[in-house]
Amino acid sequence: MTRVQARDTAREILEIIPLVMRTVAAELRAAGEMPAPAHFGLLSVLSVRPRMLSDLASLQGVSLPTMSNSISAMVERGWVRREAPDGDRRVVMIDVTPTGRAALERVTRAAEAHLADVIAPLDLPARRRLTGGLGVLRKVFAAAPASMSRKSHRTPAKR
Amino acid sequence: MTRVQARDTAREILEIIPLVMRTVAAELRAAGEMPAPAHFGLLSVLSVRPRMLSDLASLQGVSLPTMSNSISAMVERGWVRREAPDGDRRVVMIDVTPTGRAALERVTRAAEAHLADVIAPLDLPARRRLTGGLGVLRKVFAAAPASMSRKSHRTPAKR
DNA sequence: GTGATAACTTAGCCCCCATAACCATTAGTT
DNA sequence: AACTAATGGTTATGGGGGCTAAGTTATCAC
Repeated sequence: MTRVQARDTAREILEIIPLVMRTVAAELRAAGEMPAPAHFGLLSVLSVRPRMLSDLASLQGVSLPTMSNSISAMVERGWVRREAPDGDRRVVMIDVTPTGRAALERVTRAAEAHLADVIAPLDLPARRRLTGGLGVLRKVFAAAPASMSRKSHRTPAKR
Repeated sequence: MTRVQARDTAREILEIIPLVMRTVAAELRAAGEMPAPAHFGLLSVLSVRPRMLSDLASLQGVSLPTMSNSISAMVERGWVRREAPDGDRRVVMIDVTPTGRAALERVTRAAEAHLADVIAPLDLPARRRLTGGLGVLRKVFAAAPASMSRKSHRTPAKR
């Protein structure tokens, strides 16, 4: 990949990603009670199974305090619950409440509806390119955080 | 596009885009003095030619107050300048300072370097998918804002 | 018990974004 | 001219997101 290509790709990303973020965030905001994409992602993850706070933080690639605050916000909304597991009393397990599940349902529907509108005009090749590009982004940026700021907070495996 | 596909795409976007945002933001933060992707985009736009504040706001798809504040922040950093044009005395033209250009240079280089690292492992088809997907995102979300939350600010749009 | 570590929380900072309200200037009417 | 929109910006207020640094409590190793 030449310098020029890298530069162009960089500019593309720095231009497009924030735009998408804003658009999606605005949509979620307008479409109901979902304050942020981050919360949506959390609900998605938690709807599969409860997680401890640290795991959530590293899953989302944010710091522990950030996650703690996000969870606090969601607790206040009644979407999740902090629970004390049986074993290690230091950890906090986060679990979705029925209210949270309902919210996730609603927002998923709303996002789906909006994206359907937005994606509808695309022809098949364009959709393929879209999902293909998203896949590449995921692969690339899921691996990236570790190489970034100071020490990697990559999950060092568990016991 | 089936419901299921739309739903999956929605989840993908809501999952990946914020991740990319965080990663890039963290990179910019760590790599120097650039506080935010938003500022980078603004400098890029302004480096082409000066713009009035309203135009910047609609270009970036944010509200006028938001843009006004962003510009204020950048003015304090010495990156841009507010100027009064000759004609209409209501408008404020924003122009890049030499300092701003230098900052843009540096950050572009940093972003380029980082993205090069991140993109390097990709093979050719993957890169093609990436740029292709970005292109689709741009097309889709550049058109979307008008149809969204607020009534279109200045886009004649549709009916 | 003492000390190190791990898992969280709190506090302090900065940034993004939005709406509401306010000011100044210009354009349109009458 | 005089009055009333409408335009372009700024300020105030409020909600989130993110980070580091500095506690707190619980667990583990000696």
